[in-house]
Amino acid sequence: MTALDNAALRAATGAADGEQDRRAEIYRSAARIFHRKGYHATSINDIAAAVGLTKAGLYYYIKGKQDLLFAIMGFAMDQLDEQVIEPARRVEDPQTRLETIVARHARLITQDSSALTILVNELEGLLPDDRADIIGRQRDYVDFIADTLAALRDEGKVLGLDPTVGAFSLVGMILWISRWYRADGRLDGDEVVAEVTRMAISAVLNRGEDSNAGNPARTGQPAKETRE
Amino acid sequence: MTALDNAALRAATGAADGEQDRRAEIYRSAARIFHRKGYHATSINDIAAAVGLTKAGLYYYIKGKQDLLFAIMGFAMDQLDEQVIEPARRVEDPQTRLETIVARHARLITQDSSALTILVNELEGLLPDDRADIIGRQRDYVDFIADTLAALRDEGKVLGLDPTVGAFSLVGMILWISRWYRADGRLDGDEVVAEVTRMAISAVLNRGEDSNAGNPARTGQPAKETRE
DNA sequence: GCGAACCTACCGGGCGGTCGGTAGACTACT
DNA sequence: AGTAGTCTACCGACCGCCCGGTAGGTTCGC
Repeated sequence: MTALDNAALRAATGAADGEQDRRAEIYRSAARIFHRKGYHATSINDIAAAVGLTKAGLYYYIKGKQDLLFAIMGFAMDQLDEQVIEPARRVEDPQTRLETIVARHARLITQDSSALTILVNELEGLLPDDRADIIGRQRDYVDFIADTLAALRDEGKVLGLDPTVGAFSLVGMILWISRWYRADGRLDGDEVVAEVTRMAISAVLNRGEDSNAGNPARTGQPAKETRE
Repeated sequence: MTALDNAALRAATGAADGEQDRRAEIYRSAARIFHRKGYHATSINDIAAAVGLTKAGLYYYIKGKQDLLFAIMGFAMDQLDEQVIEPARRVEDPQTRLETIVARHARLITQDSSALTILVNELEGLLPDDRADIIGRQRDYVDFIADTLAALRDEGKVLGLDPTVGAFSLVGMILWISRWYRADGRLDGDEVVAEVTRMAISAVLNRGEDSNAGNPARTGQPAKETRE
């Protein structure tokens, strides 16, 4: 069901199901092109050519352009659920949970931003029902962050910040990474993730005094200093 | 020259130049529609109908779809220059300057996000030369913020934060406002601007009091300045 | 010989853009 | 005062192109 899966799947299953592979490759290619040019500016022919098919050949695998978009967005939301929300849900301390959310989400984007970015930029390309589905899942995510901020407030670690504004602002900061981060640029992904995470925590916490104001406990991933 | 100007202009000049008015109305309508549906999903007919013209009639005022987009983006950049960058440039204290930038930019977005948002979302719709122009001006803006952060670092008010990452993150936070803020929603614009500004400042400043107070250990991480 | 995996050829339609007008206000000459 | 010319602000009809999508094969491994 979750498309765009790893190509190692074929090796594992002994090429039993090449179709799923091909479909995954198509979704991955489409995600990359949608990301680069935008959904409406991308033609079915562009995608077909990118995977070495004709348009008609491509239609053997997909139902239509909008379904393709929805499939990619669904995959992206699955990714967010599995790699950000679920792991974070298992973290009890709100501050550590927030660090986990930001760091994992940011990392996902530095690793491959295509699907995650399409998820937020191409919503109007969907059919109304599909859009409602995706928007609902996105709202759940923002609520999850807002709830975490509310928990921090109850601990006295954050004062006077509206959890909703806080949640949206953090999300904006994270999503924006895909617009400026380049894997071949000056900063490496782990540094960026670490910096953004620190900024995010610092943005919502009280300044100075309170409980463990010192050194935020670093998130799950060891991150940093993979180079030099 | 700067189109999209106030309609009061006609009253002032005694209807001397109705053409500029009409053109301004067209740009404003187009900006709103591009903002809502996206550039590629908007047809020239959509815009023509919105201003009560036929497509051919509209072409009396515009040179083409791409020129229209470029004009709107140019106007948005002018707005940013005049209402954010110039006022902030006159502020000497870096922290106050940063507050000015964030607050003014955020306010611009809560007041009317159309043009400003198109500015960042529809860049690939432009001709290469026009795109280079706009991207250059955007880069100048980010550099301006980054320089302000660097000045704060020199004052010891911010430690170990890469100015570029900091600048981009703040910009992301601000721009994202247009995606979730609704003028008729629970929060009013001024509250949102104030909250976001506080978050932004808190995100980049040291926790605790001054220069070396915080935790030099982990926050240090001078991130291997490959430039400079 | 049969189905999976692809192709060529085509369709209706909407797109950005253009062309040849023309109603009407305003000017110019007689 | 009449009328011919001119210019602004538009419109209906049209153009060529490319889009998403489809019908009806053909190839090829089993």
